[in-house]
Amino acid sequence: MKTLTSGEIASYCDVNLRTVIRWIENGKLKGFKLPGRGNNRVLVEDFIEFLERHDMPIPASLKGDATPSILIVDDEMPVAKSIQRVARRAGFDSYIATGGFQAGIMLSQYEPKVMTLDLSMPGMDGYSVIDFTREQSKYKDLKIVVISALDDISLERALEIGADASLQKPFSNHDLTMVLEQFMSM
Amino acid sequence: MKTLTSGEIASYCDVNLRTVIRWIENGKLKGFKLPGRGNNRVLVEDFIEFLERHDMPIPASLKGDATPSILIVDDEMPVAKSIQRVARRAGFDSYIATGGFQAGIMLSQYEPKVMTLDLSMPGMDGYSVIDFTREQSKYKDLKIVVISALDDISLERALEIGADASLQKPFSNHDLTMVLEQFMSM
DNA sequence: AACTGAAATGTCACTAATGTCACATTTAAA
DNA sequence: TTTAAATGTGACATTAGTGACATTTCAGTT
Repeated sequence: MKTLTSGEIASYCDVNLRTVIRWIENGKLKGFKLPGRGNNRVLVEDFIEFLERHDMPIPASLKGDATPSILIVDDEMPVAKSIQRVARRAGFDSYIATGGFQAGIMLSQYEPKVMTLDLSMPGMDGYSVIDFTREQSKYKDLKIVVISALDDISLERALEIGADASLQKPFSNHDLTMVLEQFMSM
Repeated sequence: MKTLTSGEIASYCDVNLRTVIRWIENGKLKGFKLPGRGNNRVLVEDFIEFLERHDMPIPASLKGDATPSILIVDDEMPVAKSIQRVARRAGFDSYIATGGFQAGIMLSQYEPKVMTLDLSMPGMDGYSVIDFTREQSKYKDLKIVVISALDDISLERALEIGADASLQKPFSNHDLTMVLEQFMSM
């Protein structure tokens, strides 16, 4: 049950915060108040309904919640396709990136909920990818699933620096499904 | 999702506010109304499209940042810094990416006017980067400057698949300056 | 050149919506 | 816990929308 603050709505609508509060007060926008001093919260669905009712544009980042997506970063196409099949069954829209540059652009463009990452791609340091991603608050909610043929220690290190789950190659579809379904509901 | 008020558009177009409202009413300019009394808002992209459609001049302040930026993709920090110095003197804001993944994210995030690209970065295929970038209409205006120690034939191939300029390592600051100043004014 | 009429644009006054500012207080992050 | 960032509020300043009407623009005609 995702909610928005008055400030977030203000920036979505490119309008002053004061104005948003007035909309809520007038009943034009449905919302509720927190117990504290009455800070406002608006359900995403109410906000979208509000936008539609007034023919206002709906930010892409709000629409995206309908079907969460996953970015599969792997240079071996067969592996990527196999992950894609599992992801699709778990209910994700999926995208495949076979190189670091593509991965970066697609991550930024599609803002997926989950990213699977092959640690041992030629010429790409998976650790620095995790590092760099975790440094950016924009991706704080992104779930990173590390997939690699490397040993346990490497996988553990990945978890330490910010990955959310790890799978050792070859992985079973069942294990991957478990992980994805867990993230799907978060 | 930046928007403009009818008043802002009026002053951009040096036209009366009343006229802007009529444009929106007639459907000549796409816009939407705020819930209050129906104050008009126009998405910047719609406004630009409107200006282009009527061959009207586009204010520089709408085209993005006041100061254009450059993304420097190079794994050798000293080289990157050196490019950065030249770029700064040519009037660019600059960002450095030392890996493909970072480069992708930064390209998408900062939308620079120019990207310099080291063709021979370990484990990153510069050609596929150019290819992938050129496939996306979003980056049709991005200027790609290829920098490499490879031979002429490699540089020519880069130009063929979509790079806008090439420099052979070691390059002179003067040559780089020439290239950047040319792109600065485009 | 001058005339003409229709369409587009500008003007004005008035009202209502929206923005601004300073400050208290809460919320979230470190 | 400490600190920084958001939020709510009231009073007040700006800006936008509207209708009626004046003015300009512009192509076609004399």
